[in-house]
Amino acid sequence: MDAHGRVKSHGYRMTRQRRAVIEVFAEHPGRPLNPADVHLLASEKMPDIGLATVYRALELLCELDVVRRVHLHEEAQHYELNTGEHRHHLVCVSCRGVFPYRGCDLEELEERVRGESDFQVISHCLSIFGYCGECLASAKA
Amino acid sequence: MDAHGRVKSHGYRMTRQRRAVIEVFAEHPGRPLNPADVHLLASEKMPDIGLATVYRALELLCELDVVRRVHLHEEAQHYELNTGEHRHHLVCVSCRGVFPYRGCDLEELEERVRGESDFQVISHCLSIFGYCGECLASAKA
DNA sequence: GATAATATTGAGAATAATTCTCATTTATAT
DNA sequence: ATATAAATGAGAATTATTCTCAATATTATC
Repeated sequence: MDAHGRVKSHGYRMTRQRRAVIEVFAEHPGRPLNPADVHLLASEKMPDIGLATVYRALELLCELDVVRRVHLHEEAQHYELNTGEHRHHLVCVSCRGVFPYRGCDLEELEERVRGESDFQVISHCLSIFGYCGECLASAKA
Repeated sequence: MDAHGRVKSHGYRMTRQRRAVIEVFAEHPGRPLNPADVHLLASEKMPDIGLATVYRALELLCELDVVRRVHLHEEAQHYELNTGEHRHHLVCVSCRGVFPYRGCDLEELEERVRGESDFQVISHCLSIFGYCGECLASAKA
């Protein structure tokens, strides 16, 4: 189901503000956005949208799994559209760029956890820090 | 080198406050501590230790790799002694307990990253959320 | 052990992200 | 079109963390 459907089917209203926030994500793939980014971009569509509303929309959209929280270890939280694919992020410590990492095997992780402890996995978070290709290249030059 | 040596060898002073913070970690293995926890526990040894000092000590000890930051996705950061072993954490969403996870193969991760993108890994952070054995057992009962 | 130089500290102010409050507005079922 | 309840905007409140700066304590040197 799409974002609109997910909001409505859970009994929430599809407000102009929520639509604007969803659109902002759709129109800005690439680096995950923080609440201030989303607020700024959404303001172009809805000049009066409040920051608190953006926070509330992000919380709701996370709950509905329309967007996902991304942990970049910066001051603010970041968010990106949930593409459905299982993925994590490569974060360049030089240019702060964020790139997808698809090499995490969920079943393998769950099996390893089971193998060493009595723990039932619900979710996990992996962030990988280092240098991206572009920064590596410019360092060599 | 031990904590004391690492502080001194980098030209920092071994103050009573820093010693107290280090001792607190040594005396409280188990759940990682947040700055407020450390401040409270250190206050038992040094009643006048300030919270800002605890923050500064934690920052320094992280830099020296005496302690490591642990990302539990709670409001505050958490810290634990660096045992030297490569490990991550299993976080119980029910009792908030934190348990070590040693199943992460660093070389394998680096190889997988290299396999799918031009990125040089420096560090990574993995947190696994779910139900611990004790909470699973009490849920069944 | 005393002294001087300077790193460190304590206290509280400052900052910044996030959440809360509440009167007003708006989406939607009817 | 209307009623109802959900959602919003604005700013206050909260909370973790950092900063400032005068006072203090560590340590190298004598």
